[in-house]
Amino acid sequence: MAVTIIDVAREANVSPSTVSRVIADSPRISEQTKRKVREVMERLAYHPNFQARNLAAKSTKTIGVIMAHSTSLAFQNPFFPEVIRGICTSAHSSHYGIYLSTGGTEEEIYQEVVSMVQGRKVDGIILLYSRMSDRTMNYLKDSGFPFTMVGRPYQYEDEITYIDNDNKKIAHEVVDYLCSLGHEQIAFVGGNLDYVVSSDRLEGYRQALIEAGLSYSDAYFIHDDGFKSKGKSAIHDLMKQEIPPTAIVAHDDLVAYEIIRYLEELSIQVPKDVSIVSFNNHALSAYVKPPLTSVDISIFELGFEATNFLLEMVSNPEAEVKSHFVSTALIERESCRRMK
Amino acid sequence: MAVTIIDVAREANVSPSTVSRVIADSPRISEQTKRKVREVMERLAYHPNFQARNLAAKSTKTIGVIMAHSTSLAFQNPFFPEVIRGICTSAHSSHYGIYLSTGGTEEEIYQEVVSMVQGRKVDGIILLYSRMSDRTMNYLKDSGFPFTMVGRPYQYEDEITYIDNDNKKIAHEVVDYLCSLGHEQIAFVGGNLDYVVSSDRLEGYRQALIEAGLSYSDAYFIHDDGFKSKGKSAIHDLMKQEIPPTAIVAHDDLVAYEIIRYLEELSIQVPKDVSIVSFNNHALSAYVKPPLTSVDISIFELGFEATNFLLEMVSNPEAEVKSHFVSTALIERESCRRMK
DNA sequence: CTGAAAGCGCTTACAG
DNA sequence: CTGAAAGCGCTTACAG
Repeated sequence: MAVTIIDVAREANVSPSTVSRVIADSPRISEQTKRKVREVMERLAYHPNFQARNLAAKSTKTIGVIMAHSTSLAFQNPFFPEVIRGICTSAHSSHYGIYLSTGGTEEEIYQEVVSMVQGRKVDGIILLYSRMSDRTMNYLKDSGFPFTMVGRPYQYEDEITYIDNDNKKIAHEVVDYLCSLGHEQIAFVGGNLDYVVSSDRLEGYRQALIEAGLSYSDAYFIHDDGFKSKGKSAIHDLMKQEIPPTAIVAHDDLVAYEIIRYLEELSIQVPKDVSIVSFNNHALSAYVKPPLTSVDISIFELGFEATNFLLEMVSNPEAEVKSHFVSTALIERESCRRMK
Repeated sequence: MAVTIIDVAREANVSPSTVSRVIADSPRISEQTKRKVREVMERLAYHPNFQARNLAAKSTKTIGVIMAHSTSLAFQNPFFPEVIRGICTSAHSSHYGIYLSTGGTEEEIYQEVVSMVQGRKVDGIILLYSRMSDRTMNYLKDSGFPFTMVGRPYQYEDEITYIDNDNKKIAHEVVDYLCSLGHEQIAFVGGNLDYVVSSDRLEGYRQALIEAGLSYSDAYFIHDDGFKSKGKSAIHDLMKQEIPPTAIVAHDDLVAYEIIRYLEELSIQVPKDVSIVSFNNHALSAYVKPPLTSVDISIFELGFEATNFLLEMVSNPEAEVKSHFVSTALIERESCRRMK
């Protein structure tokens, strides 16, 4: 059996309570006793048992990280490693651990979250996505359990602490950028509208068009479903219209790459014939041909700040609800050209 | 306070022991009692407390997943989400959870692993990497704690259960492929040789050259360090030799993309002037220009099988050491050409 | 088939 | 500054 607090206590000639206090570095224990106990802990290679400590202290020092279900965005792309890195960095510096959801379906994830909070498996939860109407989020909100979202919640925006990019604004800026280059026919290839990030970007695109005196047209919008199932013909149809777009905004760099390939098959060149901008600025976007103009969304920050917020809530249940938009930057490369 | 087993027992007019047995679905409890107790659990929305259960049962039903430290390969690229997906799939179906390492440095990771095993935080551990000489691995091996590696261990190969691709073999095959296209000057841009995956691939490349009657030359090898710090000039030097290579094997698709860009700057075209093959077959490799010929390494399987192996070891400590090479496939696209 | 009791390894009022 | 004792919420021999 592993060495316990009792073994240490006996060996150090103190009580278990004292050993416990030394572990917690309580100020009520003399330096001398601490030294003695620590020496024994070292010698016996004592390590506190987490389960016992958590049970007694009613805290787990771990946070639950919930991924969107596997068929969705989060998994395919480089977003995930980078948020995780942000989360780990913050968690580690506060001596918290990370428990990852494993469920593949929405229902499995919901069940996992319920058992995490009811079973006190974690002290708080980070939702790595934000969807239109999400049972898991609603449960969390109603439970009063500390949680934080990476992504603006669709409802209850001022009751939930979250971190996000200002997606409406950056989509707006992207359109403005294209306008400033002289584009007037601007299409949008969107993501899954079930996710708030996608609908926000679409909304920003729409507003920008209107404010620029251009009008929004369904003919210039390809949604996620359509693109996934028949991307090639969708792009084909888009470009074969009477007045084809001269610029395309893509929801994500991965989508942009795919579009570029389809355009090539149609002998349409980027940026000569059509410009393209997208979001997320993947590591590869600089290497691809043409190097992609894309909005960097500070993924690391998103994870890092979401964790900081959560940890605040955990340590102070009275903490007020807050939210923060992480800064972004349009990285100009070579996929857009100026219309003369 | 949350509802406990005691509340359920009282409400159902049975003893706590009985409730506990119903939770475990013990065959020694009558169906009738089970029904009654379950009805009460449902009604009171009872959820077992993990910490208490784990402490009493001496098992955590969670596995620790240890990532390589952040500055290394694992994080940058799409490998990570995909192994995790494999791990989650296996773990979830066995009702295991996942605890992720958060440490950034080698030392932090080592400390985490020690406290995970000594503190009984997890039932088993998966190491997501394999390095030349790794304190963490040595500790795990000596501790007798169940663990599994994604990657062939450098030492103690027949004492450690692991999953990997047959990296020597696939590198060999890639060279054979290039030879079959008529190439005789084949260069290699490798990964960090501290990782076994990189040294295995280099070794396979070397052997294949020798077996093909070509000779290995340092002038055709660029290692990780050199490529990271001055990739551009390294590629420049490589191609400006008296007899430049007609083909390049790259350690990873991301590296291949970068090489292609440097070649372009030198006005060297792929595959017209030089062919390129790489490993890992990222999602993007089909979209890039030129579409990349790459070896698919079944990342999902790697994670999935590593977890299956681990779970076997956890449930049966007498299980014998095993290892398995997950199958791979050379995906031919358009980055290689036949020499006439 | 079911229950009373001990125990898992800690923490934390309470008392001194 | 330190200790004795109760308790965190379960599981599991042991007994019947």
